Amino acid sequence: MKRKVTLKQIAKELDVSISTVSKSLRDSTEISEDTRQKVQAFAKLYNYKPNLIALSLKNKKTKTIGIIIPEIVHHFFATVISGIETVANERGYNVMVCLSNESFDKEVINMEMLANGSIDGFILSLSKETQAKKDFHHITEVINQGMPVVMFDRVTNDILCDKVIIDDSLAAFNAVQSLIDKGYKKIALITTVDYVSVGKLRTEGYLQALRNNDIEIDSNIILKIEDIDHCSDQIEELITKQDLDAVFAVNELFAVTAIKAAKTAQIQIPQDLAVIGFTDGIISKYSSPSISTVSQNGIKMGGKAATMLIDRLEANDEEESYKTEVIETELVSRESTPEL
Amino acid sequence: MKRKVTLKQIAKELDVSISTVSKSLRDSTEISEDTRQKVQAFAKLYNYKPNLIALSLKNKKTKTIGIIIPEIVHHFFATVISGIETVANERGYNVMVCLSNESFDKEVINMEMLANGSIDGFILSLSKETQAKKDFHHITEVINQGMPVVMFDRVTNDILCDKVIIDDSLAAFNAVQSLIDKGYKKIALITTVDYVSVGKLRTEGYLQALRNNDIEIDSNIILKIEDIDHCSDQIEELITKQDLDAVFAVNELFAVTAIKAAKTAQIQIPQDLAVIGFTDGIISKYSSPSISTVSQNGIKMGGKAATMLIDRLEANDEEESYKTEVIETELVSRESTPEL
DNA sequence: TAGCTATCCGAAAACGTTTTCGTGTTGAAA
DNA sequence: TTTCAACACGAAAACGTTTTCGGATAGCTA
Repeated sequence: MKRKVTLKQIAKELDVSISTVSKSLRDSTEISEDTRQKVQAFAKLYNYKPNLIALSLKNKKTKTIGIIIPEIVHHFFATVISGIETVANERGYNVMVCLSNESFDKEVINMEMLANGSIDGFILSLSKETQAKKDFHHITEVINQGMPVVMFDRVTNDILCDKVIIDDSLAAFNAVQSLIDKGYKKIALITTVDYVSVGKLRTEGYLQALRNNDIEIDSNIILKIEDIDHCSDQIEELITKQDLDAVFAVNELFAVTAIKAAKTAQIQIPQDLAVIGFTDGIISKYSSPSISTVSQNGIKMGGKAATMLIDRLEANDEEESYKTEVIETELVSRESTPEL
Repeated sequence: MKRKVTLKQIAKELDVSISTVSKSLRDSTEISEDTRQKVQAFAKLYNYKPNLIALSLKNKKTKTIGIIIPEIVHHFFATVISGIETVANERGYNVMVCLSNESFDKEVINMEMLANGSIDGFILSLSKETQAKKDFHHITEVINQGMPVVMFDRVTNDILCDKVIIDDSLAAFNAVQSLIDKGYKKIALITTVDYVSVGKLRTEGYLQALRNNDIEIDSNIILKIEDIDHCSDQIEELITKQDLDAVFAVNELFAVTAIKAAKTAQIQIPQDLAVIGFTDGIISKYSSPSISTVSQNGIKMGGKAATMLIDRLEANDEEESYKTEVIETELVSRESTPEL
């Protein structure tokens, strides 16, 4: 078991100073051709690689990005990480991932942990609890310390920083409008409670689409779900008790749950009831029937967030103004929403 | 913008030495009650937190675990990360995640990057390319440097280290046996090419189950798939051209693709054809009909891997022998495999 | 021969910690 | 008054780098 070799050991072995070794390896002209080759050969032989921790301490740069997301067992967030990781790697950065599990406390703890030197900047999406509490002191704190932050998807106006979002409201509007265009009139909404920012925005898009088409808004067919793990009963009640044409669900899970409930209730999808969802994950793609959705490209979002963060980290002029990038969404039409 | 405060700054401000500040904050008895309180109050006021990079350098411990997996947009791997992260956090560790994207080169690069001081140990699952090449020098190298490695799921016998696996062969055997017990006789297999270790093992379990029940092995109904992204045609051909009772698929995607193909070909699931898969992800759960599977608990695997790694990191006696932990699998019976 | 310039290298500081050891002061015991 | 222990604190080393600056030697010119 040979431990990793250091400059000091090489220096001792070759009977030169540490400085000489360091300079030789960095091809400094201060060093004679002779010693340079000798040192480089020795270093190669012993597979010398500089210790990144020591470099981090010296340079005050870790070349590491901290990611904080609500959960990772979630197709969208996984794609975002993938997008971040790809860009980060291209530009020589690593990523540290922390999960808040939708908990405010864990989000705070993780941020404080990473903020103490481990990373150069954050990419994060707010936990539900944080959004409900509207307490963002942990984020403003790291920003005040001069650490760049990029927020994505679940963002807040209360924080000034770079952001990457989709136009949730517009995307929802388009989704509902597409249903209306296809002839659907009685369109239910399955959404989240209002404090989830994206849920609220998508709800607004739904309402706007109805209004624009002079369709009466019926609160009986708007279902706001608190607990995603126990929503099937409520959804089943909605689609059986009410006479519906179509359902717009603000996420994949609500959409597929609606389809399952329909099947149980002998309601045929899409003949009796059309369904359109949000977030183009594997469920929508592989469900039978496959589900039409608003596709939000997580890879692109993550990549954009990473680019923005690294650009800022490597920018020379400190004070560039914050930007909010809007990633294009796309309507993916599948079996669950045929023309009427 | 107030940057993070250091011991040196506190020392200067209070006109004491750095040592005194450090000792005060660590409640050393060497320091008088008086100065201790003064320092602690000041530190609290300025929200002092020790710089983790400096600590890492000093202690030669980063309290960080490196994870290298083939991909993250994959339910099973996401659950494993989740399991690792939970345990790691409980024990005061962070995680760095790198993706090999099934590429040997990226796996090597990532390992070398992390091995240079950034982490204390690895948890990894081999990329397909690495498994095909059977080149594990990058792994033996870090092990030789004294860095603990825990492999999970996609492992190899060529490396001596701690491992966490499921009994793929037995689990597959049980899955096929359950089909046989329910009365199915003509059971097809949809599997991967042999160099993917888990695919091979699951294939063996399938074969063994048939043999144990004196069912003839028919190579015409064994489909080995190379490219998971373009498998639907092959699968469709299998289930239409052959007269089958049931299909055993070695992963979720093959299973659900079979179901889709069946639907296209007007084959009723499960009436005309039963389907059982492997890996209990969201697809199986939310598919219609829902798919019976072998559930491999990723959370548990990840948690176990993290526990093994951290235990080894914190063990005093260097030479404990390597262990291979086998995580229990479970047969989850759903709509796709009724009794005949 | 005196002085100057290249050339080559080493000492030391810096990043932020922790910890060992040494030292000065105080008070009490002899 | 002397001696010694207890107490309170600081200096310095160490972790592994990079970089600035200064110094030594050699060769050359005047």
